[in-house]
Amino acid sequence: MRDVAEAVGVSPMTVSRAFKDDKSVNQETRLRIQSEAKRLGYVYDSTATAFRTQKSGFVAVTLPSINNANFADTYRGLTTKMDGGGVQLLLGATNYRVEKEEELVRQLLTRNPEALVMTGGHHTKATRDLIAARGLSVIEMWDLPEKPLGHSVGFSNADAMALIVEHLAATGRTKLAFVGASKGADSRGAERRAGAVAAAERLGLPPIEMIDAGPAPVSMRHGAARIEALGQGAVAQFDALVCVSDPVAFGALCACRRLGLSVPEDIAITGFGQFEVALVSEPRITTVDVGARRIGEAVADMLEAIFAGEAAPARVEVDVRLVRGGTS
Amino acid sequence: MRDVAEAVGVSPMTVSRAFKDDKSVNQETRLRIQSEAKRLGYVYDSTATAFRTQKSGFVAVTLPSINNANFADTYRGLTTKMDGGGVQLLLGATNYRVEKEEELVRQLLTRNPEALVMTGGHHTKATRDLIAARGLSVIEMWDLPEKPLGHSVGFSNADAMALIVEHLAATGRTKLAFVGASKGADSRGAERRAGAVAAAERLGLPPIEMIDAGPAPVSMRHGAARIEALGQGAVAQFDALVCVSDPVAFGALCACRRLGLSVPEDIAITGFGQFEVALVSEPRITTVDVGARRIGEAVADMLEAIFAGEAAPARVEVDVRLVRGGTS
DNA sequence: CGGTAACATGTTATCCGTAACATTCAAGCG
DNA sequence: CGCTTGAATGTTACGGATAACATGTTACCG
Repeated sequence: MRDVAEAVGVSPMTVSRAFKDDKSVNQETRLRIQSEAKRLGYVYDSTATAFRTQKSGFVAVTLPSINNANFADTYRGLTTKMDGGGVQLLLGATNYRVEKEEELVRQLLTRNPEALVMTGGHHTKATRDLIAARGLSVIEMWDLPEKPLGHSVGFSNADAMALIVEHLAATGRTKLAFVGASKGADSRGAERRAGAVAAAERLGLPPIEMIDAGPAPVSMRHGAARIEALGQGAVAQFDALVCVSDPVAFGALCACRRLGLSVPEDIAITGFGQFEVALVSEPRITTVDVGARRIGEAVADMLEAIFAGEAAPARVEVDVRLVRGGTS
Repeated sequence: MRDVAEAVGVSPMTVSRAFKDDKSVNQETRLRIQSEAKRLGYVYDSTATAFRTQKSGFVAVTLPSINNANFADTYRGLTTKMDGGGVQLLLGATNYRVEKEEELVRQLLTRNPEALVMTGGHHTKATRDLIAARGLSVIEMWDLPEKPLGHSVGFSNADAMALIVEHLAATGRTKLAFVGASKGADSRGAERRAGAVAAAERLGLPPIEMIDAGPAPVSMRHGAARIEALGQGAVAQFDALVCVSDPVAFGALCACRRLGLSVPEDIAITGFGQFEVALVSEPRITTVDVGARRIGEAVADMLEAIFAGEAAPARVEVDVRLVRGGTS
């Protein structure tokens, strides 16, 4: 910047102003500065600005995984809406583990983010302390935690899963099995399971059987492998497989087909999250649309309000709805 | 840091040393500093370090999209291998557009990344100039560009697609159609198309018909919608649908099923990239495994070598192999 | 006991923009 | 003509960590 200033014959301060929307710079001077900067190959240094102004221009985001189309959609909703806002997202994946989340948050905080967006409401105590020690805006998404750290944008995973169980009960299914990850790992998955169990009890259905598809994250192949391994006899005991997500449901659907079971005649299958595969597969998979992308957009709106100093709602509940496919 | 130093009764320099692996700090002093830092809630400021040392600790990465399981796998390979290496990834999505890539690179460069990883070998002139002006390490991946900017890790999309066409020809298919994005948008898709066309010509097959599934990125729903819209009569003219990716192939497979066409009896379908859906669907989809995750890992290895000051290979070609499924 | 190496710690200057305040100059006005 | 006003630009002093160098202290040697 000093070089540019000397080349143009002004002070560095004027160059600095010329690169911002400061109106007090003479139009002609600004143009001269810009052309000279280009000629010299000068690139503005955000690091120095971040340092001097103590504003990093970063928003830190943690996701359980980016290999999950739902979270990827949320991320896309976020980036698309925030594009041009002058902030950059700093992304990290927790691999569904709160300890990894803690490490990640610790690392992200060293970059002085202006806000922190996290997926879910379960964190280690150290994570909570770290965040509380800074007076930093926090948004938790994909869940509506009982004790939110700040703002939250999401829905009740338990209630959303109840929609599925109600639908199955209404269509005459009684012998339900839940296909999901091993206990403990994925908190949203655990809430869905709990929601299914509670709904079954409320509706007077027999207790839901649990089919453990392995540690989180569970995806297509885990669902398929687990169902195929069970075999036709074991699977045919049930008249509905309630899956923790659409990919698992798709795996289960393909496995049932291999086992010679007809869907939905012999057994119903349901998913969760309205992934693309649920919309395209033949038959389409009954699922719950949770608006993954809309969550990201709502978070972006909230961030915008926060940065503008406006009052942002503490809690935004996004709509979820049952989407009936051909598998139930 | 000053506060911590005062609380412990040492100089800031000693505190600084205590947080690094500098061995010259007394063990007891270090422990006192660490406990005091924890008590005061002190968080190390990477921004200041980045500023002072002129090393940001960032590696910038551009991907066409993170809503693509292949690129997400590459990203995961990268993060997993680089975990603990003290560098953070700064991610940006180009939405398959070189202009967006240019804007993104411009933005990323202001953060002073220590290396830049880009997907593909097509860039605007301005992008190339920007990068050349800095003496920054660049890795292009997923392609092996003719004129690489620096290092590259990838494979020939054209040659990989030729494997598919050779396989189809060997199994007696002659009337091929290519299902992919509109011309121009996705350069890797375009190379695959060109590779298919060239292979067909070389093998003496009739020219490949083009089925345009819309602008990039094309995914399951676009493949399905396009094939269904064509109708049974039009699709049945072909005896193989060569799809630009597995998701498109899966969409086409489901559409064919809805149109009453048997796969692979009436028509073969092939994908590209070995996405999870290809491994799980029933039947499994014939595809090419390009080792998306291994690409990420290879890039991570290369970065490690570069940062260690070792000689890194200019070009790494990853193996690709045909994976035959039940759709051909 | 003087000398020196090894260790532990302190001092100083600096990385590059920018907030806050100061200055210059011309125009406009009574 | 003296005064005010506004536009355009300049000056100064940081922000937090650290490289390079300086200093102090202990341990051990012949």
